[in-house]
Amino acid sequence: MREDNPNWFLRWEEELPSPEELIPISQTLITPHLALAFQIGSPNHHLGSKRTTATYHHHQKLQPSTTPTTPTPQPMMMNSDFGGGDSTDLGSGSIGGEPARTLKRPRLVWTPQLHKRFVDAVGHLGIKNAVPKTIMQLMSVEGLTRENVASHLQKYRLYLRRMQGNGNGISGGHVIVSDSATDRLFASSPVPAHFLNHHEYLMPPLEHPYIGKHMITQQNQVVRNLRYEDSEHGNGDGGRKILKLFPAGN
DNA sequence: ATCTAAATAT
DNA sequence: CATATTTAGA
Repeated sequence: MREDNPNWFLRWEEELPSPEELIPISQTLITPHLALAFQIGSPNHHLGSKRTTATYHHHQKLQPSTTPTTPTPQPMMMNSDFGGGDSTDLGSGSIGGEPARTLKRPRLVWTPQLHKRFVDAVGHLGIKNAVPKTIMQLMSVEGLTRENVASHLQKYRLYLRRMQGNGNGISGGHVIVSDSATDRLFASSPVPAHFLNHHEYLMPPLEHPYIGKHMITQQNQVVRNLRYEDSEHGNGDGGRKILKLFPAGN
């Protein structure tokens, strides 16, 4: 069953914790692999950026409740050996001694579930609150970083712009403009209303909207290799950017 | 500080 | 090549 149920967000409203309650992010019983979760120091602490790809502490506190019915989706990392009951050594980092300070965080995979949570968070925050940090906090997914969310938000906005720019026909029409795996992932969750209502928010204020890697013209022609090209306007502001289109065969 | 867009990396 | 991460500008 899909979540085209008009009440899908009402359910979420009940489940989600009040904003005051979801400040502390941490979780225990996350087993060694999920111990990669770090970077979850107290929000008020202003330490030097521990964002370096090193020094992973395994802070393990327990996040009280906040997951009544919906299990908090664990971020799926690649290259990690889940499922195996064996105590897989975390890479080569011996936990007892010095943390291998050259550990790199595994690549995050945005599963449909994780994306759904992302969209739900965005849906509940206003358009002005839907920023990476806030989204991340609302999602309250262990191990998820602000950078992860920012990156995903970037892609998501591009997706929305693309949809908006082409007046795609999800509603009845058969004007499919894109069919990538990402688009299907994004299409799997309904788009929050604020993004649909505030078209101008998503679009760049000046010049042509950024289309992406390809677009379909009004003549229904596929145009690829879209590029920005600097062009001086002679006077006034020197060097505005305009969008130039290069047809596929060129 | 942190959001966003662009540049790298996987 | 697509997708995620990292860097740079605002």
